[in-house]
Amino acid sequence: MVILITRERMTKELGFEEVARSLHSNAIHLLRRVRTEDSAMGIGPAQASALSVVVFGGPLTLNELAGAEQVRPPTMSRVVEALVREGLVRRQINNEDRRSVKIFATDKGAKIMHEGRNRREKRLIKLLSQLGTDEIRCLGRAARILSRILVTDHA
Amino acid sequence: MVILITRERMTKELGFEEVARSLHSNAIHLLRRVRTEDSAMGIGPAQASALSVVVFGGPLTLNELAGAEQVRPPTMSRVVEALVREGLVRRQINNEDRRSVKIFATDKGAKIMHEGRNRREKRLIKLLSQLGTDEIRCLGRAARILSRILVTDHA
DNA sequence: AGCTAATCATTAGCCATGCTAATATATTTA
DNA sequence: TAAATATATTAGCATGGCTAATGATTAGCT
Repeated sequence: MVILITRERMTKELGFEEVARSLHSNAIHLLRRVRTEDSAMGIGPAQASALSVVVFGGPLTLNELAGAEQVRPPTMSRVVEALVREGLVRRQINNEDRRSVKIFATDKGAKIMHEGRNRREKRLIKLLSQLGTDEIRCLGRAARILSRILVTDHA
Repeated sequence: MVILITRERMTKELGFEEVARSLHSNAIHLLRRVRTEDSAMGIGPAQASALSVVVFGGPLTLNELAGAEQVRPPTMSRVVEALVREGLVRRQINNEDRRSVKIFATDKGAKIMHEGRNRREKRLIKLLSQLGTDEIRCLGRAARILSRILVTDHA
């Protein structure tokens, strides 16, 4: 087969395409799996994701939060509005720059996020528990590699 | 630190959590990256994803398509409606069961989907091209492992 | 100092996409 | 044949993306 004959020479070029396609597909399916657990928190996905950043990433301004979630400020403003209404975060004017607001998680917000994260992770952990130590190590390394290039490049 | 002291003994348990968390985060960020290319097709993400299934997965009924995309039939009905309006798919009554409709990709739909997939993959490939052969191999193996455990749809 | 420009957040209003409930039509089953 | 079931659509609601415009504050320039 062509693939076998040329694999060595083309590992880089062809491997990229195949890996890219596969990663994309895997990302879609993985998120579908955990989405169920998000909705069990009683809030939408955008709220869940933003709350996660606030809870685990400390207080930050609206612009920073929008940047972290890769959405525009007006979008995040509305998401935060909903979270405030539900008592999961609170806004506080930033006294170092009174144009901006710092967003803090409330105890309630932190609580449901930790529970949600646990449920989500349990779901994934159950999936991963089919694997051997060696395979887990491989996934762990892959995850670190992905983190590195996904965090850096912001094209 | 506790982690260092117990790492060896707890590789399996702790590794799972860490890997699960990291994979989840990576999946989110990876999809955000490629979403840009979807919108370059001039259609939304749900339309892009549905069109992809129709183009690469042959003609299928609305219910089948909704199932493949994990959304409810009314949601998919509206997505298809939009795709029809834009001339990317066509509906045709299924003569073997006249309650149902088969959805076919048009030439235009197939064309923009192939182009879109190329753009999407180029985006990922560009990201991956920062990596060494060894790292690509690792991601490739990880992708295969994930595919294996994600395909079996045990909700 | 004071005026202008830039920045941060919000509001308003658009569109896409998720859902459930209700409906029309066709098929299956009792 | 009549009733039940299945397929798709329509209607209506909520969430979450965007741009444009506004208000408030800060930074910068002369």
